[in-house]
Amino acid sequence: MDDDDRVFKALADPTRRFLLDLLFARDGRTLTELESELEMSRFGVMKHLKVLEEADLVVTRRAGREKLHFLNPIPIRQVHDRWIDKYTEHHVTALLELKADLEENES
Amino acid sequence: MDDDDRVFKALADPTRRFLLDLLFARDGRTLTELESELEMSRFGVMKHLKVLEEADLVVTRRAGREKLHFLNPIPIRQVHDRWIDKYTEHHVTALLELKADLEENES
DNA sequence: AAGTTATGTGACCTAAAGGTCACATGTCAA
DNA sequence: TTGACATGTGACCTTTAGGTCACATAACTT
Repeated sequence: MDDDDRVFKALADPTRRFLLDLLFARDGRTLTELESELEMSRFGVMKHLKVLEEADLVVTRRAGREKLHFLNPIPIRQVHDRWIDKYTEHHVTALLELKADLEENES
Repeated sequence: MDDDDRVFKALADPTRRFLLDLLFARDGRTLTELESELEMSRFGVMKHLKVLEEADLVVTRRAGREKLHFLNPIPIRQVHDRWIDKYTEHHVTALLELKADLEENES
Protein backbone atom coordinates (compact mmCIF):
# COMPACT_ATOMS: atom_id res chain seq x y z
CA MET A 1 0.00 0.00 0.00
CA ASP A 2 1.52 3.33 -1.07
CA ASP A 3 1.21 6.71 0.64
CA ASP A 4 -1.69 7.92 -1.48
CA ASP A 5 -3.63 4.78 -0.82
CA ARG A 6 -3.19 5.16 2.91
CA VAL A 7 -4.52 8.72 2.86
CA PHE A 8 -7.61 7.95 0.79
CA LYS A 9 -8.42 4.74 2.66
CA ALA A 10 -8.08 6.64 5.91
CA LEU A 11 -10.52 9.30 4.74
CA ALA A 12 -13.05 6.70 3.56
CA ASP A 13 -14.48 6.04 7.02
CA PRO A 14 -17.00 8.43 8.66
CA THR A 15 -15.66 7.83 12.17
CA ARG A 16 -12.15 8.82 11.06
CA ARG A 17 -13.48 11.95 9.35
CA PHE A 18 -15.27 12.85 12.57
CA LEU A 19 -11.99 12.43 14.46
CA LEU A 20 -10.36 14.86 12.03
CA ASP A 21 -13.25 17.26 12.61
CA LEU A 22 -12.64 17.08 16.35
CA LEU A 23 -8.92 17.76 15.90
CA PHE A 24 -9.66 20.56 13.42
CA ALA A 25 -11.77 22.23 16.11
CA ARG A 26 -9.12 21.67 18.76
CA ASP A 27 -5.71 20.00 18.48
CA GLY A 28 -3.60 18.09 20.98
CA ARG A 29 -6.16 15.72 22.42
CA THR A 30 -5.55 12.30 23.96
CA LEU A 31 -7.11 8.98 22.95
CA THR A 32 -9.26 8.97 26.07
CA GLU A 33 -10.61 12.45 25.40
CA LEU A 34 -11.43 11.60 21.77
CA GLU A 35 -13.03 8.33 22.83
CA SER A 36 -15.43 10.23 25.13
CA GLU A 37 -16.88 11.99 22.07
CA LEU A 38 -17.78 8.72 20.35
CA GLU A 39 -20.17 5.84 20.92
CA MET A 40 -17.48 3.33 20.05
CA SER A 41 -15.25 1.23 22.30
CA ARG A 42 -11.75 2.49 23.05
CA PHE A 43 -10.28 -0.23 20.85
CA GLY A 44 -12.26 0.91 17.87
CA VAL A 45 -11.15 4.52 18.31
CA MET A 46 -7.53 3.46 18.77
CA LYS A 47 -7.64 1.43 15.56
CA HIS A 48 -8.99 4.43 13.66
CA LEU A 49 -6.36 6.78 15.09
CA LYS A 50 -3.66 4.32 14.07
CA VAL A 51 -4.94 4.37 10.48
CA LEU A 52 -4.97 8.18 10.48
CA GLU A 53 -1.46 8.27 11.90
CA GLU A 54 -0.09 5.82 9.34
CA ALA A 55 -1.60 8.02 6.63
CA ASP A 56 0.17 11.02 8.18
CA LEU A 57 -3.15 12.82 8.50
CA VAL A 58 -2.60 12.86 12.26
CA VAL A 59 0.75 13.35 13.96
CA THR A 60 1.36 12.57 17.61
CA ARG A 61 3.58 13.54 20.51
CA ARG A 62 4.03 11.58 23.71
CA ALA A 63 3.70 13.36 27.05
CA GLY A 64 4.32 10.85 29.85
CA ARG A 65 1.69 8.15 29.60
CA GLU A 66 -0.47 10.30 27.35
CA LYS A 67 -0.33 10.56 23.58
CA LEU A 68 -1.38 13.86 22.05
CA HIS A 69 -2.94 13.98 18.58
CA PHE A 70 -2.60 16.79 16.01
CA LEU A 71 -4.15 17.33 12.59
CA ASN A 72 -1.72 17.52 9.66
CA PRO A 73 -3.16 19.48 6.70
CA ILE A 74 -0.42 18.63 4.18
CA PRO A 75 -1.90 15.41 2.74
CA ILE A 76 -5.29 17.10 2.37
CA ARG A 77 -3.78 19.90 0.34
CA GLN A 78 -1.97 17.36 -1.85
CA VAL A 79 -5.28 15.64 -2.61
CA HIS A 80 -6.60 19.03 -3.72
CA ASP A 81 -3.61 19.79 -5.93
CA ARG A 82 -3.82 16.43 -7.69
CA TRP A 83 -7.03 17.31 -9.52
CA ILE A 84 -7.34 21.11 -9.23
CA ASP A 85 -4.82 23.30 -11.04
CA LYS A 86 -4.31 27.00 -10.26
CA TYR A 87 -6.64 28.11 -13.04
CA THR A 88 -9.49 25.82 -12.02
CA GLU A 89 -8.96 26.67 -8.36
CA HIS A 90 -9.75 30.31 -9.08
CA HIS A 91 -13.09 29.44 -10.67
CA VAL A 92 -14.08 26.85 -8.10
CA THR A 93 -13.36 29.04 -5.06
CA ALA A 94 -15.27 31.94 -6.60
CA LEU A 95 -18.23 29.64 -7.25
CA LEU A 96 -18.25 28.21 -3.73
CA GLU A 97 -17.95 31.66 -2.15
CA LEU A 98 -20.90 32.84 -4.17
CA LYS A 99 -22.85 29.80 -3.06
CA ALA A 100 -21.97 30.51 0.59
CA ASP A 101 -23.09 34.14 0.25
CA LEU A 102 -26.43 33.13 -1.22
CA GLU A 103 -27.09 30.62 1.54
CA GLU A 104 -26.26 33.25 4.16
CA ASN A 105 -28.88 35.63 2.79
CA GLU A 106 -31.49 32.88 2.74
CA SER A 107 -31.39 32.43 6.52
CA MET B 1 -25.13 6.94 2.66
CA ASP B 2 -24.82 10.75 2.59
CA ASP B 3 -23.08 12.89 -0.03
CA ASP B 4 -19.79 13.14 1.87
CA ASP B 5 -19.64 9.41 2.29
CA ARG B 6 -20.15 8.83 -1.41
CA VAL B 7 -17.28 11.18 -2.29
CA PHE B 8 -14.77 9.68 0.13
CA LYS B 9 -15.72 6.08 -0.63
CA ALA B 10 -15.36 6.87 -4.33
CA LEU B 11 -11.87 8.28 -3.79
CA ALA B 12 -10.80 5.28 -1.72
CA ASP B 13 -10.10 3.02 -4.70
CA PRO B 14 -6.89 3.34 -6.77
CA THR B 15 -8.61 2.45 -10.05
CA ARG B 16 -11.14 5.24 -9.56
CA ARG B 17 -8.38 7.73 -8.73
CA PHE B 18 -6.60 6.70 -11.93
CA LEU B 19 -9.82 7.33 -13.87
CA LEU B 20 -9.94 10.83 -12.37
CA ASP B 21 -6.30 11.30 -13.40
CA LEU B 22 -7.19 10.34 -16.96
CA LEU B 23 -10.10 12.79 -17.03
CA PHE B 24 -7.96 15.50 -15.42
CA ALA B 25 -5.50 15.11 -18.30
CA ARG B 26 -8.30 15.14 -20.88
CA ASP B 27 -12.05 15.42 -20.39
CA GLY B 28 -15.00 14.07 -22.39
CA ARG B 29 -13.96 10.46 -22.88
CA THR B 30 -16.20 7.44 -23.40
CA LEU B 31 -16.34 4.27 -21.35
CA THR B 32 -14.67 2.32 -24.15
CA GLU B 33 -11.82 4.78 -24.40
CA LEU B 34 -11.24 4.75 -20.64
CA GLU B 35 -11.44 0.96 -20.56
CA SER B 36 -8.60 0.73 -23.11
CA GLU B 37 -6.26 2.41 -20.59
CA LEU B 38 -6.91 -0.22 -17.92
CA GLU B 39 -6.20 -3.92 -17.42
CA MET B 40 -9.67 -4.50 -16.09
CA SER B 41 -12.80 -5.83 -17.82
CA ARG B 42 -15.33 -3.34 -19.18
CA PHE B 43 -17.75 -4.27 -16.41
CA GLY B 44 -15.27 -3.37 -13.73
CA VAL B 45 -14.56 0.02 -15.28
CA MET B 46 -18.27 0.71 -15.69
CA LYS B 47 -18.91 -0.08 -12.04
CA HIS B 48 -16.16 2.33 -11.01
CA LEU B 49 -17.47 5.10 -13.26
CA LYS B 50 -20.92 4.65 -11.77
CA VAL B 51 -19.53 5.13 -8.27
CA LEU B 52 -17.71 8.28 -9.38
CA GLU B 53 -20.85 9.60 -11.04
CA GLU B 54 -23.02 8.97 -7.98
CA ALA B 55 -20.46 10.88 -5.92
CA ASP B 56 -20.71 13.77 -8.40
CA LEU B 57 -16.96 13.60 -8.99
CA VAL B 58 -17.70 12.79 -12.62
CA VAL B 59 -20.54 14.25 -14.66
CA THR B 60 -21.72 12.82 -17.97
CA ARG B 61 -23.44 13.80 -21.20
CA ARG B 62 -24.96 11.43 -23.71
CA ALA B 63 -24.07 11.78 -27.37
CA GLY B 64 -25.93 9.17 -29.38
CA ARG B 65 -24.86 5.75 -28.20
CA GLU B 66 -21.81 7.19 -26.47
CA LYS B 67 -21.59 8.58 -22.94
CA LEU B 68 -19.00 11.30 -22.36
CA HIS B 69 -17.35 11.68 -18.96
CA PHE B 70 -16.12 14.92 -17.35
CA LEU B 71 -14.25 15.66 -14.11
CA ASN B 72 -16.08 17.83 -11.57
CA PRO B 73 -13.68 19.65 -9.20
CA ILE B 74 -16.30 20.98 -6.76
CA PRO B 75 -16.42 18.01 -4.34
CA ILE B 76 -12.61 17.93 -4.21
CA ARG B 77 -12.46 21.57 -3.19
CA GLN B 78 -15.08 20.95 -0.52
CA VAL B 79 -12.94 18.19 0.96
CA HIS B 80 -10.10 20.69 1.14
CA ASP B 81 -12.20 23.39 2.79
CA ARG B 82 -13.46 21.02 5.46
CA TRP B 83 -10.07 20.78 7.19
CA ILE B 84 -8.04 23.69 5.83
CA ASP B 85 -9.07 27.24 6.73
CA LYS B 86 -7.83 30.34 4.86
CA TYR B 87 -5.07 30.97 7.37
CA THR B 88 -3.71 27.42 7.28
CA GLU B 89 -4.06 27.30 3.49
CA HIS B 90 -1.60 30.17 3.19
CA HIS B 91 1.05 28.35 5.22
CA VAL B 92 0.51 24.97 3.59
CA THR B 93 0.67 26.23 0.01
CA ALA B 94 3.84 28.20 0.77
CA LEU B 95 5.41 25.10 2.27
CA LEU B 96 4.48 22.86 -0.65
CA GLU B 97 5.73 25.41 -3.20
CA LEU B 98 9.04 25.59 -1.37
CA LYS B 99 9.24 21.81 -1.41
CA ALA B 100 8.52 21.75 -5.17
CA ASP B 101 11.24 24.35 -5.81
CA LEU B 102 13.81 22.37 -3.87
CA GLU B 103 13.02 19.14 -5.69
CA GLU B 104 13.30 20.95 -9.03
CA ASN B 105 16.83 22.13 -8.23
CA GLU B 106 17.84 18.62 -7.18
CA SER B 107 17.26 17.20 -10.61
C1' DA C 1 4.69 -1.18 46.49
C1' DA C 2 -0.06 -1.11 45.09
C1' DG C 3 -3.91 0.75 42.79
C1' DT C 4 -5.38 3.51 39.10
C1' DT C 5 -5.13 5.46 34.64
C1' DA C 6 -3.57 5.61 29.63
C1' DT C 7 -2.26 3.20 25.86
C1' DG C 8 -1.01 -1.11 23.01
C1' DT C 9 -1.55 -6.15 20.63
C1' DG C 10 -3.57 -10.28 18.52
C1' DA C 11 -7.44 -13.14 17.56
C1' DC C 12 -11.98 -13.28 16.05
C1' DC C 13 -16.59 -12.37 13.71
C1' DT C 14 -19.55 -9.87 10.54
C1' DA C 15 -20.54 -6.63 6.84
C1' DA C 16 -19.11 -4.40 2.66
C1' DA C 17 -16.44 -3.67 -1.50
C1' DG C 18 -13.92 -5.21 -5.86
C1' DG C 19 -14.10 -8.05 -9.87
C1' DT C 20 -16.04 -11.17 -13.50
C1' DC C 21 -19.63 -13.21 -16.27
C1' DA C 22 -24.13 -14.31 -18.75
C1' DC C 23 -27.48 -11.74 -20.50
C1' DA C 24 -29.90 -7.48 -22.25
C1' DT C 25 -31.03 -2.87 -24.45
C1' DG C 26 -30.25 0.92 -27.49
C1' DT C 27 -27.87 3.19 -31.65
C1' DC C 28 -25.38 3.67 -35.88
C1' DA C 29 -24.31 2.35 -40.76
C1' DA C 30 -24.64 -0.22 -44.95
C1' DT D 1 -33.18 -4.92 -41.39
C1' DT D 2 -29.17 -7.02 -40.19
C1' DG D 3 -24.78 -6.80 -38.06
C1' DA D 4 -21.62 -4.40 -35.32
C1' DC D 5 -20.74 -1.32 -31.59
C1' DA D 6 -21.50 1.15 -27.00
C1' DT D 7 -23.53 0.87 -22.79
C1' DG D 8 -26.44 -1.30 -18.95
C1' DT D 9 -28.20 -5.03 -15.14
C1' DG D 10 -28.25 -8.81 -11.79
C1' DA D 11 -26.14 -12.68 -9.71
C1' DC D 12 -22.09 -14.57 -7.87
C1' DC D 13 -17.54 -15.20 -5.50
C1' DT D 14 -13.44 -13.61 -2.99
C1' DT D 15 -10.99 -10.26 -0.38
C1' DT D 16 -10.85 -6.53 2.76
C1' DA D 17 -12.35 -3.44 6.39
C1' DG D 18 -14.89 -2.26 10.82
C1' DG D 19 -15.75 -3.53 15.46
C1' DT D 20 -15.26 -5.98 20.01
C1' DC D 21 -12.87 -8.62 23.45
C1' DA D 22 -9.24 -10.93 26.47
C1' DC D 23 -4.93 -9.87 27.63
C1' DA D 24 -0.72 -6.88 28.28
C1' DT D 25 2.61 -3.01 29.18
C1' DA D 26 3.81 1.48 30.95
C1' DA D 27 3.41 5.68 33.92
C1' DC D 28 1.44 8.61 37.50
C1' DT D 29 -0.17 8.94 42.60
C1' DT D 30 -0.29 8.11 47.39
